[in-house]
Parts: sequence; C-alpha cells; structure tokens
Amino acid sequence: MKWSQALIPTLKESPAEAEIASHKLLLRAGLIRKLAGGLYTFMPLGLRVLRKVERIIREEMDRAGALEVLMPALQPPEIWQQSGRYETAQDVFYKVRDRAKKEWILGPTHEEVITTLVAGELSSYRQLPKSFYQVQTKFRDEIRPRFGLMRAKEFIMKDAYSFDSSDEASQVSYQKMYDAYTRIFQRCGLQAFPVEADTGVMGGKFSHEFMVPAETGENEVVYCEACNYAANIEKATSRHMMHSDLGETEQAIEKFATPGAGKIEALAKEPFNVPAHRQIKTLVYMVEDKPVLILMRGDHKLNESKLTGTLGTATFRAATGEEIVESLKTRPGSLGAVGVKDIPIYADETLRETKQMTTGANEDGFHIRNVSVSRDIEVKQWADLRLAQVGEECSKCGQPLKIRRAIEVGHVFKLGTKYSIAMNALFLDEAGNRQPAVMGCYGIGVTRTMQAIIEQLNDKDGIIWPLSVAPYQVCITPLNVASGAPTLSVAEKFYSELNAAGVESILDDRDERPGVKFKDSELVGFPIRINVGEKSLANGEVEIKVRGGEMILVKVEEAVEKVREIVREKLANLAG
RNA sequence: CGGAGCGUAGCUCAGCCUGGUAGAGCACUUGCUUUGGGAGCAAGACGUCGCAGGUUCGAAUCCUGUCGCUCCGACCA
Repeated sequence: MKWSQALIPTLKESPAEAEIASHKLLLRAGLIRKLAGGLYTFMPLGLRVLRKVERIIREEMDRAGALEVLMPALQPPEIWQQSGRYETAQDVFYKVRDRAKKEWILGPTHEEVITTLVAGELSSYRQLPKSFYQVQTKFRDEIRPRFGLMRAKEFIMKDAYSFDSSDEASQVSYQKMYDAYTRIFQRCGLQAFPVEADTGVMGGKFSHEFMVPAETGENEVVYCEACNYAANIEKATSRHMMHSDLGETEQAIEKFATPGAGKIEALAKEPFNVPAHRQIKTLVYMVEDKPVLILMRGDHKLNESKLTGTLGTATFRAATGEEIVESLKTRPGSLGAVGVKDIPIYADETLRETKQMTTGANEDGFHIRNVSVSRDIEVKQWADLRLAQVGEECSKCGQPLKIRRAIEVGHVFKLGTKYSIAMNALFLDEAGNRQPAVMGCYGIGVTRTMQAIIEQLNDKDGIIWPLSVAPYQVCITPLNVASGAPTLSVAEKFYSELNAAGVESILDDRDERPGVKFKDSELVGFPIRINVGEKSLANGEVEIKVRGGEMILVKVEEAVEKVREIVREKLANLAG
C-alpha cells in the first residue's frame, strides 16, 4: 500500500470523548471513527488489525478441533423463553419488530441458537464430542457504553460451544479451549492470564476469565504471588482471618446505650471502643420484594456476586430507608438480627464461631453486646459472602493477597446441561439411554482484544503493534519523494521486494516533511520502519528503526534481508 | 436510572458571568520559501453557535424543555 493512496486520518490532538490511552490512540491513529455512542466504523487500517486478530483466533480454534459456523444475529424470542433466559437477560436485548409486529431479538449471545441446532443435528454419542465457533457481531444494550471498543453496543465476538457425552469429556473440551486461548493471546502479543471467575446467572459449574492487566480495566483481580492463585474479585476467597480476640467465652447478652453512634466507626471509637472486627454489620436487602438480612463482620464488605450465588437469584437490591423501617421497626444505625424470626438471615461464614460480638438492638441509640452469633441469632444460611481485600491471607497458601485491575478479553465456561436440557439437545448413549449433552461455552471479545493490545502496548509517541497484528509490518519512509530522487527509487525497490517476499509493507510516498512522516508512523505503530534519506544513502546505507527499540544502519543491498530476519525473529517470539 | 459536567468550523478550544449579530490554533485550498522529528509568510474557504420554545427592540450569551456526549455511581454472562 502506498500511503498517498490510503486513508489514514491521523490526529494531532485527542478528541475530547476519549479518556484512556487506547481509545485516544484508536482515534488518533485513524483506526476507528465513532458513528454514535458505542458504535464505531473500522477504518481501513483498523480493519486490517481486526482481521489479523480474527485470523489468529480462527487458526487456533481450528487447531483445537472446533468447527466454524455462522449463526443469525436476529433471533426469535421463543428460544429465549425456552431456555428461561427471556426474563433474566431482558435488559441487554435490542428488540426489533417486523412488519407483522412480531418481536425479534438482536443476539447478545448464541447459546440458545447453537443448542437448538445441535438438538436437531446430533443424536448419538458417536457424533460427540463436537465444538462449534463463530466470529460475529453481538448486540447488547449496555447501560453505559464506554472507552471506545471496550464496552460497545455492538461488538465482534468469537463465541464457541462444546458438546460432550459426559462430564469428563466436557472437561477435556474445556481444557482444549483453555489452551487455545492461552496461545491466541500470546500470538497477539498480549500478556493475558487466566483467573478463576464467577459463573453468575449463567448457571455454569466453573469458569475462567482471561485478563489483561491494565489500570483502566473494569475488573479487579485478586492474586497471590506466592502460589499463583488468581481470581476475579467477584469470586475470590481469602482465609477466615480469625482475630485472636474474637471472643473466648460466652456471656449473657446485654443491651447498652450508644447515643449518636450509628456507624461501625463511631462504635469503634471512645467511649465504646468496640473494634470493627468485634461488631456485626447488619444489611437489609430486598430479594424479589421481600426483605432479608445479611450479616457481615464489621470490618468486612459484602460481595454481591457471592450473594447472587447464595440467594440463587440476581433480583435483589439494598433496601431503602423506608423499607428498613418497615422490616425491622427501627432506623439504620442500630440494626441487628438478635431476636429476628420472621426475616430470613444470611450470615458470612466468618461469624459462625464468634462470641462477645456487638450489634444493633433494633432500638434507636442502643446496641447489644456479648452476642455469640450461632447461639443468639437464627441464621437461615451460612455462606462465604465476603469481598476479598488486599493483604488478607491467600486461601491456598496463606501469603498476603494483592489486587489489581484488568481487562477481561476472554472467558471459558463449563456449562453443564442447563441449556441442553432446556432445548432438548439429547443424545443416545452406548446403552441406548437418552442423555443431555454436557456443554461448555467460550468467548473472546475480538474488538476488545484489539483495544487491549493498544492499552498494553503504547508509549508517548503512539501504538507499538506486535508484528503479528500490525496493520502493516514495515513502513518504508523515503525522506525525499521528488520524482527521480534516489531516496524514492531505493524505497520503491524495498517496497516491491518486501511485498514479494510476503512482508506486508506500506510506502510513505507523501510529499511531507520528515518529521511529519516519523510522527505518523510512530503514532500508527508500524513495528519496523526503513528510513531512506540522502545522508546515509550517500554512504550506501539506510536506517532500520524498530518501533520502541533500536535504530541500526545497514547497507542498501542488505536491508531487505535484515528486515526479513527481524520479522522472522519477532514472529517466532510471538509464536512462543 | 441517580449525581456532575459539556454541546460554538473537520479536530482542540475561547467567547456566555455582564445580551448588540462569530473568534484562535491545528487541519483544508492557492502561491512563495523551507526540507532528518508534527515548518514559515501571504491570501482564501469552512458555522442554521445541538434542537425546540420563551424573555427581549435584539439571544451563542438569560429562562424552560428536549436530544446527544463524557465522567462518577447503580446496572451488566
């Protein structure tokens, strides 16, 4: 490609709408343009990158034995009713109506479609295992699209689904995908690592997310450097952290006056001096419009993802002030669960053995002390409800946990038989028994991955593309492009030789000052640039500049081979 | 959906408080000069000031509504 014939609309300044580095660079490098919030056009160079990421994904999916299909983006709501997700997924749907006023759904994902397909096509254990994948546009009515391609209303996803005849076989399929993902991100030049993840209302058995560490990421990952434990904070656990002074002896409960002390911190200070870890935090939540109490230790926070799992529904919210008064007959500040019988009580495991605890008395200005939780409170269910915090002990090895932010670029889910049962994806096993297929599902946010690469690989000058996904591998920059100039003819020779050798090159034949060309090529992020200038050409030399790396002088006749060598080396590193 | 901020040239923004008929830089066009790190000079083109009402002799400016964008929160497979 000749630059003069391409459309690479670079910008010196960042549009005001962009907040994070990768979003700014996508716009500044002319890779995407916004149509509306969460909706973007891929410009020619941006599309080249996208296609390269897709190609890597396809190669690894094929290698893992998955079969590519292409399913409709438009889906009938009936299949969502059949799976039972029509209500729960309601909020993410874009719905359209045809001329007969029938409702259709723009697909946010394809479990229902693929399982319907498989129900009709696979009927024997002999046909299993089978995995399918597609690369396709998904539609989700995101409450708040942001950060360019990171969270968009319409985005490209690679989704894959595995069908197996047994749990053990499903585990094998899962592992294949897990391994494929590891290779995909490595080939994209991304540092991505797997973490244990919450299955949410997907109803799966377990799941891993592939995370790219980034301060701007929307996820928090809890990890341990000592034993490699890593989990999404929604799922992360830590050791119970039993303080030595959580009460040795049981004593009779005792109400005492705490005027004006309505918060954990207030009670922890003079004149009460009850440390936060000796208090019980009483939270009121409305679950499907009925109140429940959640008990946490005073120094702990509730993890609402874990609460979802415990309650078996995501339809809950913190109660309003009025609802609290209605439920407990007292205002927030002195809430407690002692003596409460008509409201279900869920308590964090950490509280189970604690004694001599202090909690609200359900009477303004009064608390109760010497509470032995198991003795004094009618707990309906004990559960791990705690949000893991920095410095707590790793539940595997006991070392202190750390937390960092990350971008989720992929997830793998072991689904079980939820969808195969709902959609009747049954097969006959060896004994002639009808069984539901055991499923897994596996997603990669393709457009998000593209942006994550930029977020991870950039500097003050622009993007630093890994060779595997760069829009062009080499940018050839003649400093003088006057017709007949030696710099131009040498550059053109490199251009044709490199392209003939399969090295994707772009020739910056614009009649621009050198500074402009250098800045543009670094902004767009081509991995290798060849500077053809009159000064070095007088010595029979040209410059090879590696983006983000060194500049070397080579003889004109050796330049093409040297570039090919660098390309080979860089690709080999990415292949691992 | 709650809170906050912003909508003026393709982009970044000033002007608004204190009403008087539209500005700068970058980008674009033409010419001359320049030519190894986002050039200089000169000339030029580009705006229903998001939209709709209202107040006023007069509205980019004040008021109301509305739409859009951004951020925080909630929400989110």
